[in-house]
Amino acid sequence: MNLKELSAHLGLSPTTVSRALNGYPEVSEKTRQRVQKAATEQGYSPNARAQGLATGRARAIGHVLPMSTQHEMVNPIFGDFVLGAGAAYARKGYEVVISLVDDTGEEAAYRAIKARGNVDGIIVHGPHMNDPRIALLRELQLPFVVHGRASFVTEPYSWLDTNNQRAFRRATDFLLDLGHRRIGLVNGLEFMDFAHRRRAGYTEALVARGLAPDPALMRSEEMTETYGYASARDMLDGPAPPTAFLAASMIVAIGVRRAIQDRGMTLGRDVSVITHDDDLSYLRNSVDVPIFTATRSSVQKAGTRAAHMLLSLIDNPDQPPLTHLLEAELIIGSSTGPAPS
Amino acid sequence: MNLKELSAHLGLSPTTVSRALNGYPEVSEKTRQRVQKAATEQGYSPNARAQGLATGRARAIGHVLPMSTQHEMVNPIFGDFVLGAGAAYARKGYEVVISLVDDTGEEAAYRAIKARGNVDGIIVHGPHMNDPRIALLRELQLPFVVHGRASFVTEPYSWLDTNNQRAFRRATDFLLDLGHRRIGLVNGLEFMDFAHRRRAGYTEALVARGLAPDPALMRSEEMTETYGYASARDMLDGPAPPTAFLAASMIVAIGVRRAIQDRGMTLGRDVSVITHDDDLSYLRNSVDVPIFTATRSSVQKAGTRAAHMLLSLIDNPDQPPLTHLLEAELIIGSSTGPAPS
DNA sequence: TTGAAAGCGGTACCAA
DNA sequence: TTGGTACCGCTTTCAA
Repeated sequence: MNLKELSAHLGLSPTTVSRALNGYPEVSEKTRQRVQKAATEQGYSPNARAQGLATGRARAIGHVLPMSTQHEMVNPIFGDFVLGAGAAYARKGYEVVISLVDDTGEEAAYRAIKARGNVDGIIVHGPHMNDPRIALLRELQLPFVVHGRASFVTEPYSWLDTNNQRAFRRATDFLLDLGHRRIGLVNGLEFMDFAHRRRAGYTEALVARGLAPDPALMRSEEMTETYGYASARDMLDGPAPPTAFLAASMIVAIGVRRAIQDRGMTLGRDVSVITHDDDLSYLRNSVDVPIFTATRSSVQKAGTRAAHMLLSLIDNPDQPPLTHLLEAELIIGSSTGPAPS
Repeated sequence: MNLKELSAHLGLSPTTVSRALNGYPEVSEKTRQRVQKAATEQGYSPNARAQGLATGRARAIGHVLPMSTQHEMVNPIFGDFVLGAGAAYARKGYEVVISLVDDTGEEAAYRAIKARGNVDGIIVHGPHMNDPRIALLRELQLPFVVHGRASFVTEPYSWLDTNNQRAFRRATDFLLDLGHRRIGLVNGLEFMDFAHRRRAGYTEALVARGLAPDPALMRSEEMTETYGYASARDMLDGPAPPTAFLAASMIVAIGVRRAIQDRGMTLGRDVSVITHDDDLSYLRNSVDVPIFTATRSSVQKAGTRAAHMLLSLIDNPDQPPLTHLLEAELIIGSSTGPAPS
């Protein structure tokens, strides 16, 4: 059932039916009632493509997820974020379109998204430091919100991010207060902005106490258990082993912990560990998760918030960029104790 | 830059340019070269809506996720599944459209998805027992694959599911072999098909040994830690407490474990626990995760597989329904021991 | 081998 | 208050 058929069925013109359905004031109340009744009876829904073509609005939001050509797995946090956002869009009659874009030829991909015209705005995930996508999107005039931030991008843009720097600053301070002086940082890939900021927080805390960051105690790789294990083992085998570790995620922390246990050392006594995780914080009673920013459901909520920001930007394109910083929550667990003397 | 502009730029008709770009044979090779060169130079991408309107194909796949009006959180497993599927679609030039549909007025929602016409097929998540959506989708003639199955639906349809019944049958058998005779089942909501099948596996194992399932030892609720805790505590306080538990998820198991510990009992000696989890199996060395079906990355892979099934169905609508059953992997951890005598 | 024109299903301007 | 018509950007039939 399309508009033409529905209008024929009613003995009205498509114009009138369209107006009745879309709430235009110049339709008589009686006609509107009749049209609406017939529409529900006949199960009429407008064709979204045709509507989009005619109006220039897609009533859909794109979520662009980076897909590395090197590793198969997409960061699972995006899933929750998108779900949360999707719930918000759904309430406003928008849909979500997910584009997985691999890291080669990104620019073309974004231009294509614009040209394809099936989204009214996008949310950009996984920003790198100094991410060129921001300038590009601005140039393309496509409303966007960044999930995360891009250090060294000076022009203003809309973003929503957790305060990774402050979280790692606080975690480092906590260990320093416990007397630790050699703290290993088992970080994520530092071209990713969040990892860069985490390192900045770590460094900042050290420097504030007059300690020089030791390159031998800093690692940066993709966050896997293997990587956590290997990094911790290497550092513990080194000439001046750390007495504590900061891990980039729970998975990394599990590797770190295994390395510690393999050395016959006791967690929280010989070596302390603090980790961060968005997804798994509800496990903090089972595994050691002393610091975390968010539960999975609060990642969903962050997605919801980002969605509202973007919808607002779309409705009112002239407003200044919106930003939102989420503070991390700090919880200390049993795997963290004073530095051994 | 649209087709008309591009063709004007080239001094050709839109028709010819369209043909050149879409690989029609009747275009001279010279012209095709020229057109393609200009298209990339000018950064031309066809407008997806217009293309869709003209061709009747959307080049997009819908994922329909149930959104309960009661609880905010969308099942996080869907996120991973959709990401995995999205990667597969991306390689074939398809996009993902996510529709979060709440459980009221589902039928209208599905009819609207069809009428809106912006997807060529859908993947249905979270099927209930005897789910009416399957008959509806068949009637709507919209190609679909179910992530999960719907018990008691007799007509054939395409699905991909993990073998929940067999997993719980094996877990129950394992406990029975260890001498346990009173096994508590802390199940998910049993109108959900996967939970229904899990209970069937549990019951099947008991009956095969001539044991009658005891209603006092079976619970069915939404899977939360609180629920796991309360159920286990109640059962342990009952007249004939269980010596082992089967938990529906890691989160539930954590609650169960807490209840056991609160009673001053020792896990794996006084009371055993086996749980199932798709998401968190990599934590099996840290928490007790004796049985699991899949890691998060293998959930993504399941999504990829479902995506291929659906694309195949779309390309070849006359083929019979496709089905795929994933076997669960069974791993036994330290929280599971022989029944106390 | 190329182009003109109709149509996909809507919206919106202009006229009645 | 209603209807005729052009148009959104592309594909496809038919004619040249």
